Amino acid sequence: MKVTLKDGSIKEYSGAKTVYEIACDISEGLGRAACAGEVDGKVVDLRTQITEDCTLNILTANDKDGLSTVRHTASHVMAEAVKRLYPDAKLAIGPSIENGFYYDFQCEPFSREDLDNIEKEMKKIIKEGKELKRFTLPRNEAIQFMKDRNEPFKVELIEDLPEDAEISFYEQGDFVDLCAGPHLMNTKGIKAFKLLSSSMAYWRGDEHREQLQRIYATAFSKKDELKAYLEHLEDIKKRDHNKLGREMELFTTVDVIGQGLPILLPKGVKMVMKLQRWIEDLEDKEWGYVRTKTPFMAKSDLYKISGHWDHYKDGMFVLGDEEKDKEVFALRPMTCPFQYYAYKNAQRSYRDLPYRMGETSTLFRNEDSGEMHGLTRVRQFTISEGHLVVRPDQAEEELKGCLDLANYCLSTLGLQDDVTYRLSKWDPNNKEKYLGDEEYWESTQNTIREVLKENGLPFVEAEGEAAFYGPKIDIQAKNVYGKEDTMITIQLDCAIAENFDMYYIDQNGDKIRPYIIHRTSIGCYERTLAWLIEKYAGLFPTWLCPEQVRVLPISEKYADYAEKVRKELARNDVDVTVDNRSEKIGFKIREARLAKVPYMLIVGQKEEEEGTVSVRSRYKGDEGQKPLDTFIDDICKEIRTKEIRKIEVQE
RNA sequence: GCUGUCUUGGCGCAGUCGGUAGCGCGUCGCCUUGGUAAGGCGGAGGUCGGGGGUUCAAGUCCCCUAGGCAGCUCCA
Repeated sequence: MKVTLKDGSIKEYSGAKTVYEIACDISEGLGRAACAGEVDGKVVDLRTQITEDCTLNILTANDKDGLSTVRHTASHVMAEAVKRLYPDAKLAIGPSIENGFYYDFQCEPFSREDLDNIEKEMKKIIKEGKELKRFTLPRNEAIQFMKDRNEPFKVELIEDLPEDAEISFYEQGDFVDLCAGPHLMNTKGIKAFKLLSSSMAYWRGDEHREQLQRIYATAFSKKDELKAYLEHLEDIKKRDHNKLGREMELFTTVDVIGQGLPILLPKGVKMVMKLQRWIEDLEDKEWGYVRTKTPFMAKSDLYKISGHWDHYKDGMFVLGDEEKDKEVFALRPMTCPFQYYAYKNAQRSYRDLPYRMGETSTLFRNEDSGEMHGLTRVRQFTISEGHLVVRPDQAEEELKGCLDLANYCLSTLGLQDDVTYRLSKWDPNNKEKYLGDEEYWESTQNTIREVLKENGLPFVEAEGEAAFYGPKIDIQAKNVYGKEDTMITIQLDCAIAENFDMYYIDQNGDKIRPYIIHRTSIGCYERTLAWLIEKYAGLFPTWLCPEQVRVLPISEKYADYAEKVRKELARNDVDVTVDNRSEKIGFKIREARLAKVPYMLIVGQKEEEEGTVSVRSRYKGDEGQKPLDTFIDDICKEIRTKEIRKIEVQE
């Protein structure tokens, strides 16, 4: 038989060979490093016999599938260790995931101490060098096999497989697990692993089913890779906006105020103000928006018309009791219906459309208590909200305009490379959650799809992610831990205008229903701030910094000159402070650095006499003396152009 | 909402077998007026998230509650 290798070369063998044997034949080192094989595109065990012509790729831990083979085997070792220490624990599932693996057990919760013990037991198992072997059973026998071993979850899994299926198992000594594989040949192939945490998970992700204990862990092929990964975990913790944002005094939370209700502190407010002014001016002056200011609450009647009362009541803060009170109010969870009435204030002609309304809008959403997180999931937030009332023939172009605006905002903030685009569709198996019929959803989704295609950027399609009234373009970003959130959303709504009897008068004098585009340009400010904190690790572009310049007089003798410098800068709209404390210059520099201030201006005798400042930037370190005017020109330009300067010195 | 876990001066943390709290940073005062990442000395400040219980005695054990964190679920 002929085996075609990855590099195109061909090996010929007379009889059957295992993948492992072929790997060893190619090179001894490759044999040692091999984790699995890829035969005609399918990942298989190293023990798999090759009997026919095929293409073969030997996978090592440097390959994605090779590394997940290591991790998957490690998850079996972990399961065995748990069974040894806690024989009553029931096995659920244990896959490899993006950065490691986990296994779910039904048992008592694990403490950190338990995890350490399990780790020790795993080391023993690895040292024992157990062979992993695959075998199969017919479905009925497989069910009985797992019943005998008293593993109800495994029985359930097998019962869900087709009647005629051959069920695959892997055994390592006494430990046997239901598993499709592939696996390493021997537990010794696991060189570096670490149990990271434990948590609760539901069987099959269903909150009505059994509660399981999940252990998260990771494994790598080399110890230094594991070490690097653990260091990376530490490092991203430092960028975590929920930690860094508090350290930098951008926001805080207070127990008695409540969950999901952060206080933005002066520095955080400064940043949000800068973003907000920028966005409002941008929409107003360059993108043809008009601005509204609408109430924070309304009678329940409004939400009944909009459909929110039926579709979203649990998510709203309702003021008053429907049975007792004549009028029940609710804090607004969105701005839509308010802006609709701004549109309806006058009769609109087809010439008036598109009518683009923007509002810096504070919203209230009653999230479940466990959902809150830092600035990214809160109960009150402020969004760069907007609704475009458009003629049907304008929908596509206006959607495109919204997408362009969003992309412009993202690239200005340097975030354009960190997002993914998603076409959020309805769930046809859950029709009652949505307005409109199949035809409505097909056509609106097609419109959005066309816009995304024209945009030229890759996107994914996701069922069940639409708003109840229409499909969306969601611009997604991941936080430092890899968790994805929607940053920006642009939604097409051809249904709600009916409920509010919105119309425009066309050329023939007929009343026509417009389409509505719900959109945001930069998302909600709290979430965007969180994103910026994590993206820049607090070292924001200068224009966004709450403190852009700190003047550091060498001694108190130069306080007057420092004040003069401060005033000059402030007059030019630079956010500047003076550090007048009687500390040494080295100390002040250190503190300004830690405060992540982009520019320090050191002023002493020389500077005062010459009318200069000594610039120390976080970008280049000591930049030497400059005339004050020159520095002001430079920084004003940097701020005006929203430049993202590269940091060249080591932080 | 579910499960686990944590909650000690402004912040970050120590507090072993239960016996009435320590450290660093910060803060305040004094000395120092110093050129590019921490000058020196001294002082103030907490009753241990809140409530209840066990005990002669609780930060330390138990229960309830609020909040933080992780995961799950959810996210118009």
